[in-house]
Amino acid sequence: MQKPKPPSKMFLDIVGELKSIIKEEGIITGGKLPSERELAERLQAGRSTIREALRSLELLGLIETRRGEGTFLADFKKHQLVEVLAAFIMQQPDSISDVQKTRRIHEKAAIVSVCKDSALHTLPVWESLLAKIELDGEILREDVIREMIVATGNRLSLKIWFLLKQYSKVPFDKMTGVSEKDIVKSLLENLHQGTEEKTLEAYSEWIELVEGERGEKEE
Amino acid sequence: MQKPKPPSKMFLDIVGELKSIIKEEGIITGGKLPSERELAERLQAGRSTIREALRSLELLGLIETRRGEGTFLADFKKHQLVEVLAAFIMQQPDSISDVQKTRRIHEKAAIVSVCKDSALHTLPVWESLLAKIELDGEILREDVIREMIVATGNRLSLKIWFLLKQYSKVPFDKMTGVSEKDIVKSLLENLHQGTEEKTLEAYSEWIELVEGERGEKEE
DNA sequence: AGATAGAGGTGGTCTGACCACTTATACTCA
DNA sequence: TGAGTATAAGTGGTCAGACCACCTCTATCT
Repeated sequence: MQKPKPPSKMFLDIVGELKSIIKEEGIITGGKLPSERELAERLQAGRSTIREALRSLELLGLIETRRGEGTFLADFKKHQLVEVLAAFIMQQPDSISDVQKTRRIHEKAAIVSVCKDSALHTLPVWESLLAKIELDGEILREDVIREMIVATGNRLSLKIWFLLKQYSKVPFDKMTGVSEKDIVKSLLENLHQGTEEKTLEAYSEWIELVEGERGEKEE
Repeated sequence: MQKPKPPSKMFLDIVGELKSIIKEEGIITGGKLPSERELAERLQAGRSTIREALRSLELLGLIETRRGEGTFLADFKKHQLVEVLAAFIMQQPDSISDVQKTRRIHEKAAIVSVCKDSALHTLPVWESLLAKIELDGEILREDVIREMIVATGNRLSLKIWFLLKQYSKVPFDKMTGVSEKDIVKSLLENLHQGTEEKTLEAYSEWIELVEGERGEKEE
């Protein structure tokens, strides 16, 4: 019962193989991958198939290709996929809400984590943010959240959050009215004090405000 | 100063073109896209180039291809990109502890979510699990957690958790002693009652037990 | 009418061939 | 000798054609 070609998705196998090669050869960020022709021979596949796998990874922003030079393991900063996804996906309400919920899971967890650790909630960064709001208000919504997750030291959570943030085209730009500033100020003050309950309260208020803000013009 | 081929990323243009075609032709979820050969002719490109763009979109879970039938616009429920991203993100072993922490973030969030919704914590599945433990005890640790996340209905969180579970080589096998069974029983009972505090308490106990179990032989 | 064999369309893959570009090498000439 | 320049090799980018395996529909045969 030998099946020469059981499923169809061979290029997915290639993606897996590539992962192995990267791991085995210890290719680091910015390092060079074997050439397409070499990969084709090594993996017993045509160059087209190799390329299909590579293009996928490129769109994900995982690799970077430079003509005449080669293929390189990229840093997760370009995230080209976000644009494409945003363009394609924004019609699926189910998924969108999942993305938002999941994002908030990470945000709330960060708040709790910071509040529970006195070494974290006494960080000077909160006062610094507070001061900026008081002065010119030139501060982005995502800055506040990001700093909280950064403070937890969980880089994986930060990465996931970063991805989710970009998916959910939430208005992560500058803060709008006075009421929002007050809420964020309350959030930061309570965070600084480590009063978990009130911080989460302020966070919930904030979420409702931002969500309501965009809910009026859409749908 | 005419540049016949200014950039290199032609397949990215194809991705954009595809978006336009989908929009203009009003192709809905599950609908059929033009064949590769037709697209090649229409977009003045080789079939290989078309395929590279299509494979990218397939990896993102945006389209679905079926041999002998055609290419179809998929719904955004697969989240295939998560697997690939995770596989590569994990490549950089930030630290196992990050993975564990993040996994627990999702688990705790699920507990809270279930407890806060009476329609969720009154689900019969909790009693069912409880009964199984009482009888033969042939129940996996991950079953309990998984059911909780499933109950929340957040499929993205479930997917992420599943990935994290695989990476954090935690003993997710059968439960060990009597004490563990008691803890899980307490967890399920409180979950069923919707008593958030006590459920989280039981969860923390559980975590400590399991962590301590493996902490003796490692590090 | 039903079952069957065929043709056509589709994605999956491979091969070979160019092109454009980068890099490294070897060569030439002052 | 040294600097500059031609050349070659290697790389990704693209295309064309050819098979294969699979699905569907149709026309034919019983």
